[in-house]
Amino acid sequence: MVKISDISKLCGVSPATVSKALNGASDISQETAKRVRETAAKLGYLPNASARALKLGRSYNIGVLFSDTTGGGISHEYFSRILDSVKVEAERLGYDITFISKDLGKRSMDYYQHAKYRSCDGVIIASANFQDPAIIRLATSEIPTVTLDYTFDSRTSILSDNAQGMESLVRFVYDKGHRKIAFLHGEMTSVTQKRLASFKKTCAALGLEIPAEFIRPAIYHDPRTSGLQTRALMALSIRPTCIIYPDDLSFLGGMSELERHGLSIPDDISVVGYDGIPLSQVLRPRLTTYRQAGEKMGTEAARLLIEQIEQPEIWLPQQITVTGELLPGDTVRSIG
Amino acid sequence: MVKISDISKLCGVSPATVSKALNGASDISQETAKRVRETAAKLGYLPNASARALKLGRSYNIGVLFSDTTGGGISHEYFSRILDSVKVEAERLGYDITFISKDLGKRSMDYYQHAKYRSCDGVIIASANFQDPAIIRLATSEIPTVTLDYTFDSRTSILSDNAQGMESLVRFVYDKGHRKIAFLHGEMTSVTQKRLASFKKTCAALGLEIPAEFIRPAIYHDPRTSGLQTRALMALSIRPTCIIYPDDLSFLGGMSELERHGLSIPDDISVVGYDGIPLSQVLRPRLTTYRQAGEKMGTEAARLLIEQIEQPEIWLPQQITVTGELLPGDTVRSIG
DNA sequence: ACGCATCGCTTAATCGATTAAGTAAAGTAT
DNA sequence: ATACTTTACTTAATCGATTAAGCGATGCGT
Repeated sequence: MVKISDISKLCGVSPATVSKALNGASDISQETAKRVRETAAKLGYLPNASARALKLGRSYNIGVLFSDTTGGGISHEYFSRILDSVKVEAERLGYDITFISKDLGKRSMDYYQHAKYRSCDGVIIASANFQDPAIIRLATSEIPTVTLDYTFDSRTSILSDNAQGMESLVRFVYDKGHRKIAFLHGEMTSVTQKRLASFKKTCAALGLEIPAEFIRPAIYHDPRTSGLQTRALMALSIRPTCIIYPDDLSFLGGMSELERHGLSIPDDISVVGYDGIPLSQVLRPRLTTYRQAGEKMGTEAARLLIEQIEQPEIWLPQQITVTGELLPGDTVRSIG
Repeated sequence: MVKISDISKLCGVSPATVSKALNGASDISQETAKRVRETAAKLGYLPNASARALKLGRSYNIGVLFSDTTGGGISHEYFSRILDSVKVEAERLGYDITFISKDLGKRSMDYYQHAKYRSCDGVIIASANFQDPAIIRLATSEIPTVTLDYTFDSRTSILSDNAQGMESLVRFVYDKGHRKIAFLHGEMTSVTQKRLASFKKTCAALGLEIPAEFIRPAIYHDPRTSGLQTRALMALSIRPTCIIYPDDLSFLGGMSELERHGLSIPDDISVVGYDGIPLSQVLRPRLTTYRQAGEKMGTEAARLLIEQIEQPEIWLPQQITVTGELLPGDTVRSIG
């Protein structure tokens, strides 16, 4: 690899001059700077990232954390969209991304240590158990962090607008005439709490009394559980006319269960998903769902993290709420 | 951060001794080594990856390349499964992974330069246009590489067994009595060529004459195009009794088109997918498809790449073919 | 013409870890 | 007792880039 000293020899100046010329320092003459730049380009010079990181204490590398425990958060469409947009935006701003995990080979370390080890300039925490002490340690450390869908004190976070999303779904369904609305919710994370609170609040605002047995726990992205809960709903003496699923994939579990009962969507029962994965719009009937703006969240996360890294003096913690959009689909029937 | 010199002071030895003790050099006494290790553990010492990389010329970091051009290869389930398993295996062996792309911020570079810049010890090329000169440069450079679903001369590659996959699907369909089998194929990559060749060969071996208009081009993961081609198939005077789609998602585009024609699956027409994404097994009827063993491919890719990095002297290029499994599903009807 | 600032460059230290070469002390052989 | 090994360290150079400090040479003001 070409290094600074190669350029310096060819140009007849010291390595220091080359470094300064390439970094646009002020005490280098126009001509020298030009000559150095041209020589560097001719030789195909690229700085050695490790040497820079060592000297500067800055790696131009940001960590991305997808918790191991959720088992491949990456493969969920929502998260892969986030990851992809984080990657694009980070690269646009000159940063690479590296995955942060617990344990690296024989070395056992926590997330904080891993980030330090790789001298990450910052970390985006995308999908994690925010109660995990290792996550808390990282998010309360001196390393700049941005969390997605969760807020730590005095930290920047990007939030999908779960309250608005749920409210718009409930209102959409209500406007179609539905009054008996069931809600299968995911595990009790902060996201779920927001959706559940918004569900209850919106129903109350609309004057709906939702029986307790219409609100049932399921598991995100688990069609089996939502299938079971769908069956439970169908066994009630008073059935809901519309079911809100925790997410689009869970709906699919429910769908097969509904078919088994000989119910067709939306004629016999209306359904609503959450996430707006591409698939949901390819299915017939198109699923009524709320599309979270994953790309925008990823882009914002990367942008704000890098802003914090590069201008710590003007940085202030922010909570950005990103609004998605309701995809009307065809799975909610107009009734009564 | 704790560094070697901190430990050396506490232990009353030189930094060199500490380094050697931690790396298990032979010229360190048992007691000193123990004392050093204990002090290191107590202080929570972690080596500085940049300093190590600079000195050793090894970064314990491998690049993963998902071509930008395909537009978020990451978000396809098959690739995210590969990525996830690469990550897991690489971490198990003590390596981090970083995404490799063209252009980083203002610096414009090709993949090879990017990998050099980050001093990646090796690169896994997962989803890319293998005709791209930048990809070819990387794959023919001195950097160890492993490619997925494509083979470069004298290089290691991991191949999904497309021939076997297609053959098993055709035979499965044939055994159910189908003789008029249509095949929508994806863009003409080497993968597609293998599937197409296998399709033709298997049909020939079974004595089937497939009319040219039964073999039609579509686009991977694009339900719209497969919908159009499905319509074209339905407009033929002699219709196929079974359609093999380029992938599971494309099938969904076909599905809605078939429904529009009032055809139900599998009673009126049989269909087959490819990939075996989880969704395909949640749908009712369950899709008959071929599940590519993405996890195994990713694991093998990481393992072989790291083997090549760590033991270049015993390394020989290999082409590993990973076989998936046919998921019988319920979308192929027994006929005749 | 003398002092002083400015410009443009070089020198040398530094980031943290590794390792070849060197060395002091103890052990072994003759 | 002398010469040679072996053991267990230390010294110092090195990886490549950055940057504070230094230093001649020129320009400027009075």
